[in-house]
Amino acid sequence: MAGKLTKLVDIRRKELRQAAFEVLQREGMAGATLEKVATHAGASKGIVLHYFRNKQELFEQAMREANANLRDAVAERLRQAKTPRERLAAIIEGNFDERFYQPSIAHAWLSLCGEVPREPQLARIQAVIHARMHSNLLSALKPMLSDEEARQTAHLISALIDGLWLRLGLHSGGILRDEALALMRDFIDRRLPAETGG
Amino acid sequence: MAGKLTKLVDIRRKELRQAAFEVLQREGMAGATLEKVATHAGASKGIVLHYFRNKQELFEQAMREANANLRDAVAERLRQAKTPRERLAAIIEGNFDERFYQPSIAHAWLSLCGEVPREPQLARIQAVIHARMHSNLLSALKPMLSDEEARQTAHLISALIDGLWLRLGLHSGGILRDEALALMRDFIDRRLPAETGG
DNA sequence: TCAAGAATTGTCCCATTGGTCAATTTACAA
DNA sequence: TTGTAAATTGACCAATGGGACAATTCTTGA
Repeated sequence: MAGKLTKLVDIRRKELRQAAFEVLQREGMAGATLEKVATHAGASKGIVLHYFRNKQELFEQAMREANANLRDAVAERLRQAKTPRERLAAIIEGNFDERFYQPSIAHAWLSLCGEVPREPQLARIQAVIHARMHSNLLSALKPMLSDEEARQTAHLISALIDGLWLRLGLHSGGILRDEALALMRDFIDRRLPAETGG
Repeated sequence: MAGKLTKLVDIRRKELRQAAFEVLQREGMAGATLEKVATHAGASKGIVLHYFRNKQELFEQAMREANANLRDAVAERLRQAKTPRERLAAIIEGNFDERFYQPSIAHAWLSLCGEVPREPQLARIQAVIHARMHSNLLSALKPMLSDEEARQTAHLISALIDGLWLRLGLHSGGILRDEALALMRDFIDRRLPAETGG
């Protein structure tokens, strides 16, 4: 860490975002009251509204943070990837990182998604997430496929990832990480040109 | 129609399920109050609780009905399908039936999904939906692929369908029917053995 | 040591909502 | 026509939750 110590404001905000997201996992958006978030964070309700303008803003930021985790999981792997194929694998494996690809997190994510149509802020975040995913995929696929094929494949992959996350949230005890990854690899292997030995 | 006229109870119940689902499209689960449902159906709140034990039961049945529509859309097409390939097309096209594959319906569906982790009744309905989908897909794929390949392909297809529906709900102005179907066809063509001319 | 600002708490208020119930209206069979 | 059961309404209740705010405690720099 270079420079200043972390300001208390930032600490509290982070704690509360985290608490909000964890309550969301258990209770869903409707059940995630400010009171519960405060209690879960070990504080009083007043504190929550001291650090966040209102409930909306709190959960908006909780969503931002949760997404940032996934984004970093991808970025981390992407940094070590050399070939397009490796970049593709990085994107996919990042999206199924074992730290995050878990039912409870999928529950929270699902609750957030349910609000997207009526909360422009959440919609914007979603749009950013999808745009980044698409752009990442395209940059990995372009060297391997024609433009049109790359575009289609990118759409298929991201829909597939979303679909598998959705099922993780819905069908408790359904498809878990290993099987999801196996499905993704299976899909990709059939879509990419044969690998040239090295 | 053979036999009795439709009982008033059944008419009202249907009207209210329908109204509930339509309010759900606009307002989401939290915003879909009994009052709004009643008003939308042109009745008073009391009526709703006269025909349904409580809010839970109302929306549970609304979900059942909405799903039945999609199920019928598939069944209808399935009835006219002769070959396995046609059966597969029937399943897919049914799931993107233009009457139902629409953003507002996807919104409602998404709201319901957000509640699934905390409402066993909804979870059961989801489980049935998925089971039927999987079974339909398997019966179409088994004649064309090995058991293991059929299983994987079925999982991929259903995840893909879910993912595309999810995006329809989230990303307003995103992938619409035609493109979704094109993606699905593209996916399938690459996975099935070449079609024997006829 | 002390003043000033930040952090934190607990209380209060108002709107909303699911659900109950008695009263009223409507439909229908005898 | 009339009496009974069903349909429908509207008033009411208790609980809840988001948010405002004044009061209190804690930090910190001079």
